[in-house]
Amino acid sequence: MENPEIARVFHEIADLLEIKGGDLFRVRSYRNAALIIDGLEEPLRSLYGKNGVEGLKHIPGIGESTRSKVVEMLATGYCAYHDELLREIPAGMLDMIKVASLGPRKAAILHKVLGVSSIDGLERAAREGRIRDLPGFGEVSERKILKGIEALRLISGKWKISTALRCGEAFRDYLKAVPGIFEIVLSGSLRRWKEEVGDLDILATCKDPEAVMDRFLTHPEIKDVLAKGKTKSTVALKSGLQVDLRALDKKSFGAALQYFTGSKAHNVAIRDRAKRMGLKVSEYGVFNSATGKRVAGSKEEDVYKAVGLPWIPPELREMKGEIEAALEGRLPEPLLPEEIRGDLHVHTDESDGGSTLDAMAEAAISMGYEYIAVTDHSKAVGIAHGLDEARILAQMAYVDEFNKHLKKKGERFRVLKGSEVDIRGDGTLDHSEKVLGALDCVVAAVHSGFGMKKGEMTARIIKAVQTGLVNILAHPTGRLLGERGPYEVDMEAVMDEAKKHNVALELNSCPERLDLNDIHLRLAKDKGVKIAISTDAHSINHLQNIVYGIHAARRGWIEKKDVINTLPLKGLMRFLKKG
DNA sequence: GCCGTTTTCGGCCCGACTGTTTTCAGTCG
Repeated sequence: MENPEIARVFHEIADLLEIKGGDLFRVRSYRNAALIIDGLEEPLRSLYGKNGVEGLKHIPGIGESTRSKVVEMLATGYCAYHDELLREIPAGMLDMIKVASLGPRKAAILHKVLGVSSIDGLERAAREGRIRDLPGFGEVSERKILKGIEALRLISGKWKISTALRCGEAFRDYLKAVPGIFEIVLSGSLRRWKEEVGDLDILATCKDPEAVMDRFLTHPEIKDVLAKGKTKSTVALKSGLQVDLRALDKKSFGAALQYFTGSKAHNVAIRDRAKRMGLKVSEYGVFNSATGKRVAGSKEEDVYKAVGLPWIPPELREMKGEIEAALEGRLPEPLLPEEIRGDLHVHTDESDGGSTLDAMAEAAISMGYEYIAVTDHSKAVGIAHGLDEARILAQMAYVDEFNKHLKKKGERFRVLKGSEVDIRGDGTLDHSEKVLGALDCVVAAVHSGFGMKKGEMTARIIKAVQTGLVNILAHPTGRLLGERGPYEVDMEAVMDEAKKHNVALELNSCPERLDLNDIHLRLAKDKGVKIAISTDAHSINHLQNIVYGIHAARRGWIEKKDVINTLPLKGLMRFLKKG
């Protein structure tokens, strides 16, 4: 078992204990352990492999009991305690508590009194009107359960950040019309630039919060109003996306923004820390616990300052060591858009792009870039009209001409001759050594055989890296969010080899990919492997996707110095030099 | 179950909204 499965088992233990009605602090411990493990950079297996149990001892939130279960799962692939709980509580109840309005207590009552133990059973009971007479339930809760089941079946639960951002911006524009509006901010996981978000959190400050609420609730895309109050409402859109709006007074803006940005685990830690300092943090401000006097609240910076911390960038607020780093003054310097000097992975209409090379270059120039690498597909990717040797040689000649032309115009910008060369099934590259050697920037990537076994895939990629002909390994895990998981590969081994052969790993900025993810980025940084933040643009509009890459990089604690396309052309060319 | 610049025992973030209740428990973020 690996980190995600182990985390899932702890999550389920927490849910099962909660349904069973156990100590809620114990429940929280398991849930916390799951969150921590989910966000761990290094596989538990390798931590355990290197130092045995000792290697697991420094992990915060993992104590004696959970540690022994981790060891058990690594060794045997299962957890006896988890199994034991599943014998007491039907697995279907884990699904039942995912239904909105239904939590562990009510699910337990339904199970105990009606013997319901699955979503289907729950639906039948609700339709037959058997729920309304139960203690704590009524007709309304019965209807809500049916609605909740419907919603659960409808939505996938996760939205790409680009989709959520578009929707959020539309809501922001819509709410701007309210008179006396002060601020409208998209917060929650969107402000943390999480690759996928579960819902949309909007924070508004206004003279008259109720006026904001009124306008919000009449948005034409709303399908259901799930909750509505003076300061807080929740709606479900026709698209299935859920939107929360919180409207508050101006003086609470900073505290509310901090609170509403999350993550939950980060907030709990901040509040816990505040409590120990004799302070109370809520969305209304920071208060002295003894006197009730307000200490901070209008600015987010002041909230952090009040608890003895520097401001922490939203992308880092995932409870992955950011508070310790803040205390020790070693938070990463946030990467800035203007620090990106070029794009090292773009396509043209020679392969499967929609824009010409000239258009791509013009667009890059207008973005203030100093260079782009044109990296069309190689012939193995037939569906993308990949280039054979004759065509890439012709393109290279064209780029030379194009650059000459730019120089004549006094333009400092330069197009680099490149290729997104396919890594074939056997690990060989899809262009000749001669061609690859003559290119400025060789981007290598896997485009087929995603189902390969881990050992085979790792060997395949490492073989390509070892050729000495590759500069950048593109979309290193091959995932497509919501569509295709990452292929099996030993990323640590790939990184070690990349470091040895001066190969950078790509952070693909396409919102469907965002590959590498934050965990791998931190691992790469720790290993000293360089990162190329690229868009894989297939048309001029896609060049703007770099913004997703920049924020994803911040989530991975990546700084300017870790990124090769922050280098000026000269420095970049030195890095790209092969052999 | 975890954890310690009040503590190795006794705490554990904080508040809004809802439905079913006559004062609050459950759910949610």
